[in-house]
Amino acid sequence: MAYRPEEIEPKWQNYWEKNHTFKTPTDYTKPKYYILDMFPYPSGSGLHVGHPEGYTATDILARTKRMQGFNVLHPMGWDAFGLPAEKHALKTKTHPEASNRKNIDNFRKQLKMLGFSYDWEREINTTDPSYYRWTQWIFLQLYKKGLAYPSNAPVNWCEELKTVLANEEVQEHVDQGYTVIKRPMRQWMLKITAYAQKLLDGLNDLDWPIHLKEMQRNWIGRSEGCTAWFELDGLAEKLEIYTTRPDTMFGATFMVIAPEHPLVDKLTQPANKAEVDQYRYQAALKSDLERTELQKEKSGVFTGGYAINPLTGQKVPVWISDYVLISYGSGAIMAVPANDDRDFEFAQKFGLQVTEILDGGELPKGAIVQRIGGTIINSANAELNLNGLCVSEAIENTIVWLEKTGKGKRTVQYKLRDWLFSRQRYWGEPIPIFYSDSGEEIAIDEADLPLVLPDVKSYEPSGTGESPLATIDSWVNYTYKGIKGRLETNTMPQWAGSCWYYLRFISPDCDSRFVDAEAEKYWMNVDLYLGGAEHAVLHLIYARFWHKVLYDLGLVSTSEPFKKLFNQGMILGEDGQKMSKSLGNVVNPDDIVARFGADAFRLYEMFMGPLDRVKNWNTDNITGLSKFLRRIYSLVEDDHGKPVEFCLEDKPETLRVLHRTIRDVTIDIDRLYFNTAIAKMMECLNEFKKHDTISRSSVETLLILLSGFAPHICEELWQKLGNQDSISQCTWPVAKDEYLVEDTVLLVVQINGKLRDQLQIPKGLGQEECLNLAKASEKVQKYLEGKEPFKVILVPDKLLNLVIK
RNA sequence: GCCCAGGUGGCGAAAUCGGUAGACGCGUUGGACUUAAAAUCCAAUUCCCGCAAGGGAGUAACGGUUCAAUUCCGUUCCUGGGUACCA
Repeated sequence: MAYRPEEIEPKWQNYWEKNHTFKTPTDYTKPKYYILDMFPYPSGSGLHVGHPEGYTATDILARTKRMQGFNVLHPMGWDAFGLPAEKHALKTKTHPEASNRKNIDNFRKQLKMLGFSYDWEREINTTDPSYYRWTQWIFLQLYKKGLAYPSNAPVNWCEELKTVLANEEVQEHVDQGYTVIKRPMRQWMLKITAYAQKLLDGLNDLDWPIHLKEMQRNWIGRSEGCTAWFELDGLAEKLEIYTTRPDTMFGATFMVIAPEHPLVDKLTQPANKAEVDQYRYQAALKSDLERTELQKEKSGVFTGGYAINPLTGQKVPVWISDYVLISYGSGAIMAVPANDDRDFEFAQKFGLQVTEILDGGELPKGAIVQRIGGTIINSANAELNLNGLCVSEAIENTIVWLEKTGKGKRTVQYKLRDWLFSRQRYWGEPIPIFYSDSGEEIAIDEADLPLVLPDVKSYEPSGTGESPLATIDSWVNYTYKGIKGRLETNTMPQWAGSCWYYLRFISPDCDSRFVDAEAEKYWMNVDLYLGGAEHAVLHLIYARFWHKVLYDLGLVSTSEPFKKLFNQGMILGEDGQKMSKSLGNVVNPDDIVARFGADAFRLYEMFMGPLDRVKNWNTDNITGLSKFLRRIYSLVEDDHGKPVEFCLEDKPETLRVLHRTIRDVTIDIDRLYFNTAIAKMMECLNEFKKHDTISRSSVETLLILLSGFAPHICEELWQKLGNQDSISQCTWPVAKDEYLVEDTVLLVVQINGKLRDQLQIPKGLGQEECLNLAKASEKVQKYLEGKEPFKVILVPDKLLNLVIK
């Protein structure tokens, strides 16, 4: 019988399921290896070929690590709350849970079809009340620690979706064509800013791609500088500003505050009121996008008010402009037009004073908007003289003076903002908060969780900016512990469930705690976390935040959740474009598996190129991997189904190749270089095929190496060879040194760096001997032209370079 | 703009403590098997000159260091990703 993937693949998938082959044993004596895929959102369109790329990589590693004696945790689950299911529910009037179940069944079926060795008994679903009970529980821990709080600050409101969005989500939605505006609403916030420094510091010890750490650092955006308080002409209040460049304060010739700044009304003089109001009104209408990206020209109006520059004593005008953001620092700046590009533009446009304070500094360009280098000029008063100092000295002296005089203090700022944690949606975890009729905010007791999401007739947003839950009187109007009141109608964002799912996998059935403490100590942290780079600043920073809170509460044993992180590169369509329905270039794994089998599909995805690189799909290239598998099959059984005869002993060269393959494949799998691992197994097979017969043990060894990549065919052949147990129970082979050492080596002979001859020579020869052998070569003689080399370079056992004039 | 990653045959790619560039695979060409096709097997396949032996060029471009550069340094160009008034 020829190789028939369509028969053997379902056969072995059933075998693994029936025998619980990949159930994770509860054995805390073995070394552990926790290998995690980013769990998917089960969309209606099912898997595309990008999903299995990462899943295949982790599966190879999981299967290999098991054979190497590790206790492997390799689970899968569903991040199933979220907008698409709700939108679908709106359109079809079906409960999101129903479409969800259907999608999950489809995903699970597809994943099983690909033969992944997940421990399916640990499958979790974030929408399951027994799961989100603990999501709510963790929320309450944050709440009790003061890390979850309601706020009325302006939020990002998406009109089409009728919900608010986190800062981190805005760009993505704007890119998709949604309109996002600022609107004040009562919202739940999580105080991630309290963890800004810890999140920044924690990055140092993580084995993550550098660019990804860099993205998180930029997102957190730490800057060092100082806060200063400017007195206001005729007002008791002071204007607080933040600057990283106090050295330039002598050049602060005007102030700019955000249109939303609380002091605008007090500063505005009657004569300026109309203009200010008009400007503020227009600024409120602008989306964030319009206020930032579309800025070509500065805009602003004068309030009529003045501040006093603490260093010069000068009265400087206070303007409002939307280039100053209310959400960063104190929403107010001192403008130093001589040093700051943005301030300079503003001063030019409105004819404001510019005082030079920096001599010889580099002019601002591009993203660098401020001048650096040079020495300070025109900056002295009776108490402080910065003239002649360099920037860093002047910064230091100014801060010291500000602190001494009580006019300012050293400050660290972060770009990171608190996390907007509520959504006006139905399909999310209810926030477990109750409001009594007397206006008291009461957290639901932990013992009363989960606060279950009710069934609802309509999934339409309420229209009042509240979630559909607000329309269900029987649910909202609630009596809790004898107190009448209302439940919170907002739900959590989709990110909530994925903030801690890696912990739930450790003990998915534990109902006394979110994770079993002993098991957590054993399994954490995640040894390898693999997924797409699109989660660099959202999921990965949220999850780290929750984990650090849990750690500080003594609830988990590690300060970081994911020790090593790896991003697989995207798989593009055959046309080099991102796969999308509209482009018609989507490749469906079901079709590929039907044509070539899951093993060939898995091999192809790994053979395409390095795991982290962006790659183009090319269906034609799969034939090479199909052929490889057929050749592997023919090591055990010929085309007519006749068992192959084995020899007792292999040729020495065959054994050398085999053991080199064992060594290299082991290293490559560990480095996640799956493409070269496959190439080396192909070379090994090519060597086997040179001979009429090969030994059974060599074939078995190659099958074990391959079994992580192409598990079905390897199981089948393993069985055909008469083995009883699953090949996954085997012990990983070890390369024997005796087959790795060579007694002769190929010496490359170069003349003036050009390859002229290659000599097979005994290993370990010195320069003298090599030179004599080289000189004996006709080819070398021809190029030496009788000359004596004036320089000889020998790389032992490798290369000899003769330099002649 | 800025930051990060990358640029190697017709194609996917391999080789980077500097040491034979193109492993492995696809495709193509020729051959074997076959009534024929598929499948399979064998051989060739970076480009240029040459019947061949052989020679020359070649890792985005230019320059530098070195006995030797895909690898190190500098400048430029291109592609992908991130980011964008954060004071």
